Amino acid sequence: MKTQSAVVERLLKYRDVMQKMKGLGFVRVFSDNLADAVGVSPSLVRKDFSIFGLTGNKRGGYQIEELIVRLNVILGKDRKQKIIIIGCGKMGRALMSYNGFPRVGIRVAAGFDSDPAILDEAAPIPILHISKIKDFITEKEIQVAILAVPESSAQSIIDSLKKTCIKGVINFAPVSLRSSDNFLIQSINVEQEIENIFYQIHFAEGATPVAEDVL
Amino acid sequence: MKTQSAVVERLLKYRDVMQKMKGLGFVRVFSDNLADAVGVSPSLVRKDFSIFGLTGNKRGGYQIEELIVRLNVILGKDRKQKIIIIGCGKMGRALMSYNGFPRVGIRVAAGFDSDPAILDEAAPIPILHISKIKDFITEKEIQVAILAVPESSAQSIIDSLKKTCIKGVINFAPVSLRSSDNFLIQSINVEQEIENIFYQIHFAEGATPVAEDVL
DNA sequence: TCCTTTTTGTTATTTAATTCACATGTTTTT
DNA sequence: AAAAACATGTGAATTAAATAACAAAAAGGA
Ligand SMILES: NC(=O)c1ccc[n+]([C@@H]2O[C@H](COP(=O)([O-])OP(=O)(O)OC[C@H]3O[C@@H](n4cnc5c(N)ncnc54)[C@H](O)[C@@H]3O)[C@@H](O)[C@H]2O)c1
Ligand SMILES: NC(=O)c1ccc[n+]([C@@H]2O[C@H](COP(=O)([O-])OP(=O)(O)OC[C@H]3O[C@@H](n4cnc5c(N)ncnc54)[C@H](O)[C@@H]3O)[C@@H](O)[C@H]2O)c1
Repeated sequence: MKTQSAVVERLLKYRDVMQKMKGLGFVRVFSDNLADAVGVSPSLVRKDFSIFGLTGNKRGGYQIEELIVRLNVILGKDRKQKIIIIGCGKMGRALMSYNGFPRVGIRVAAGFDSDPAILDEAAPIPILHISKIKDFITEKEIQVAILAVPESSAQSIIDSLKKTCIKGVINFAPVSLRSSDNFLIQSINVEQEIENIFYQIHFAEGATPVAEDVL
Repeated sequence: MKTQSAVVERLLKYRDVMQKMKGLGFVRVFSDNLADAVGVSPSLVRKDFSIFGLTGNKRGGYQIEELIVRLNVILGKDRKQKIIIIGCGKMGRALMSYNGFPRVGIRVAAGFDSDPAILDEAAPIPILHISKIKDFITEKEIQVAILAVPESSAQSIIDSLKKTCIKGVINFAPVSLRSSDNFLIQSINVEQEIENIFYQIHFAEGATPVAEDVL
């Protein structure tokens, strides 16, 4: 039931690169070019394309224009991608005004918070009270939410979202929330990424992580 | 030269879970418990531990207290983890005041920006002009930075950081920056995560991604 | 026209990651 | 004290992912 995230992430990167190439006036691209730009091997690029039935021309590479269109269909960019943001604190507000979303066709329909002091129903992207979230989701048919509430509220909000038509959540709280077949949760844990980097650095400097290194 | 990120990320999660269990008064934990909490199989937990020489007791499971200590050594949490934040716009400022960092022993030493209007040298976590970054990094021996500048500045800042003692960067700009052996870059691309979720949802709803499905 | 070059698309191979399976040491029960 | 119940630790087996290899198609000369 689960389609490989890794392949899809690469498709998104290929498309991104091609979009930029198109902007520079390029018309065709080779698997080598995409491989270099994205940091993978050319054969992986071709295999990824092959999985999704994306084809090019023997020798002439791939037509950028055409490939972007076909990728967009595969990636669902021909539909409107509406999201809501739950928790409009520092992180939530940064996300609400993030210009990277409209740029790729993602529209923030509203923010939600429990603190009455920060509500703003009249703003272009309104901040509504959390009690209105269920009706809003149903009415606007929202399928994806970003969760930017404190750790302590995260699980209970997830539980209530499961009763709505929300099908996927990006979670910024540093808790591990389990996702299931029909309810996807993708957590972004900044502190964990940093700790990981520190580990890699320390290890690269000569620390011995594994016992068998000694043998 | 590259130690598997995936294993380390799981170690970080195991430690996190154990920290919480410890707070609840637990003394020992079984691979099954950690597996459930983190969402992996029990044998993977044991194998991960085995790789790093972490052992428990044949029946009694693992001593939480002791295992956290040993994990912290492996993960380098016995050293101070100082970082800087480059680009103090909406995202950068959210990160500067993020309480999740001190909670796990990460200290933000300073922020840097090119806009004179937002500098604040006197704050507890100062915001300094970008021109001072090289000296600061050298003097304070900073090894890790978070990059939260616009896409257009990201690559040139990376280039200049490579000439300092910075060894790892978390990048929030939606550009693919290539990391090398002695300079790690971990990109966090929120819009890409969202696009991926939309794809997964759409696919789960019955879209046919692969040509061979028809056969 | 035919030969050479180039680049795809796909099959085979290799490498990596995860799960299985079970012998082994520990505790609990009878 | 023996038997039963349990959970670890690790090699073997499996599954998944990435790379390598190459035949076949297209383009550009000679
Ligand atoms: N600030 C950062 O840079 C940063 C970085 C990474 C992760 N995070 C995570 O993102 C989340 C938010 O962080 P923040 O710094 O914006 O915190 P914040 O305290 O600034 O904002 C949290 C917001 O959530 C609201 N809230 C609390 N309970 C709620 C509920 N039940 N329903 C609706 N809204 C509710 C609060 O009113 C507040 O506005 C936290 O889980 C944090 O760990 C933050
Ligand atoms: N805002 C978000 O929620 C969000 C989410 C995901 C990713 N991002 C990414 O994070 C980055 C920052 O986003 P933002 O919303 O905070 O933008 P912003 O415009 O609010 O902040 C950017 C800051 O970088 C500073 N800056 C520009 N060039 C600089 C340079 N050469 N040296 C030092 N500082 C420089 C600017 O003065 C500004 O303060 C962008 O790449 C954006 O795509 C932002």
